Amino acid sequence: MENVFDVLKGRGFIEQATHEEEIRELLGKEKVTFYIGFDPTADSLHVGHFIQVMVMMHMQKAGHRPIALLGGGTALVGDPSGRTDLRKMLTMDQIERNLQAFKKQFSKFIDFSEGQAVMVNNGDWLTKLNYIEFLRDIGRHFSVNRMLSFDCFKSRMEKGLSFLEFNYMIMQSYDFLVLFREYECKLQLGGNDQWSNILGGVELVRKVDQGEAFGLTFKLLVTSEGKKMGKTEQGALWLDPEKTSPYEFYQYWRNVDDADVKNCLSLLTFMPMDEVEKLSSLQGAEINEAKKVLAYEVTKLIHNEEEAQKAKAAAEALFGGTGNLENIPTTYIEENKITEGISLLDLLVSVEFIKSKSEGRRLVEQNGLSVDDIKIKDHNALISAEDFKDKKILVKKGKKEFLQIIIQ
RNA sequence: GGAGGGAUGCCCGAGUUGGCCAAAGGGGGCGGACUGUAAAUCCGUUGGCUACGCCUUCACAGGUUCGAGUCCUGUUCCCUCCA
Repeated sequence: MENVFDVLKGRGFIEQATHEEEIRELLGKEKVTFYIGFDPTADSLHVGHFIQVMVMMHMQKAGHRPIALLGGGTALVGDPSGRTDLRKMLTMDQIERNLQAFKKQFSKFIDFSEGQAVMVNNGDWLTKLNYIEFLRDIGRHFSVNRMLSFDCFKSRMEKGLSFLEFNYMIMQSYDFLVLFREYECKLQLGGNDQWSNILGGVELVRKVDQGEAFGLTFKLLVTSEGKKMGKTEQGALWLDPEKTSPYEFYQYWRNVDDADVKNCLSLLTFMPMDEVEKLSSLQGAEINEAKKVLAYEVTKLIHNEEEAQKAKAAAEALFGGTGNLENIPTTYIEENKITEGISLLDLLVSVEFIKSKSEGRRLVEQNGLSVDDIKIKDHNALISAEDFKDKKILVKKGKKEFLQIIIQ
């Protein structure tokens, strides 16, 4: 069996390692317990987290034991890494709710049955710490001079960094020590923005317990231009279908840059690398085939086969002109709403297809709105029951956004 | 605690002799052209509405004024320096 380290490296996950050779060797010879931390700062995981989940899956497949560490404690403080401003403080309630949502989502991807994987919440130990004791036992191992030299704080030196956030790194480091002691966890993984935090933990375990601890970071999901990937106009690409529908999700990947196809295929699917190579080397319009595969596979992985199938069918119906229109984004309205006839823009605002009528007018002026493939020229256009053939209409905004409205 | 600086539209950032400011410029977003449901490029657009006019916006609350993002008072938050 191939060493997971090589698998991860081959797929382009790995960015930095504390001890590359030792880690590779370790992963090759024994069942290793490792952890990745996730702060519950939102009510769903997003694709950025999913990269880490992919790593956990690869690792678990290879026989290692993942610990999904939920940052119920660290979320109370807020990680300053890679941020230029203070995170807004979350309340205990929010964190608790988010925690539950995370738990549910993890269970879809990781097998948590006995011995296979563990899920813990660092709130369990962090919130019980005694300040003075903690400072004396743990704090003394950290050099402020050294901490200040870390990149993750650099961006904050101008804007200001509160002591609260400054402590984040120490807390995360302490997590590693706790897990090392409790679960013999030897390895911490994370996104590359976690490098300093991970390094802190590795060093702490080594100093305090003379333990063999290692750290490894992964590429963040960015476009070929270095922009953060998985961001839509509405915000992150969520794994929760209520927040990002499978169709939207599918479309996101269907539309990635040519240059990012390979990266996405290797990081977000389990497709064998030779196939990834083959698909992503397609040229010109051909590469659309690769994007279709990408979109389908990722959607299947995160949602399920049925949803992926539906999303694909919807996309084909809307863009290819064939296929059934059953699964495209749809809203239902009550018949009495339109029997009298209603302004089209009012209707679209009410179903939240457009944000305001001003936006609608602009759209009409710029030739960007159509109903059943007929461009709307007049922003005062009325619409009534007769326009709903078969009780439905298909509105299109711009080139890619569709909504089917059906009378109930 | 003392001294000073700041808070502007999604973000960054102009704007302080009060009217010409719904507020320059850039980024981002959106629409269009070109395409391959790509990228790059170009053009347009980017508070709301009962729309050649009206309403709500320049941290918050008051005030001066015919008129305030621009002046005054108080409040909150942030930054810098001193203690």
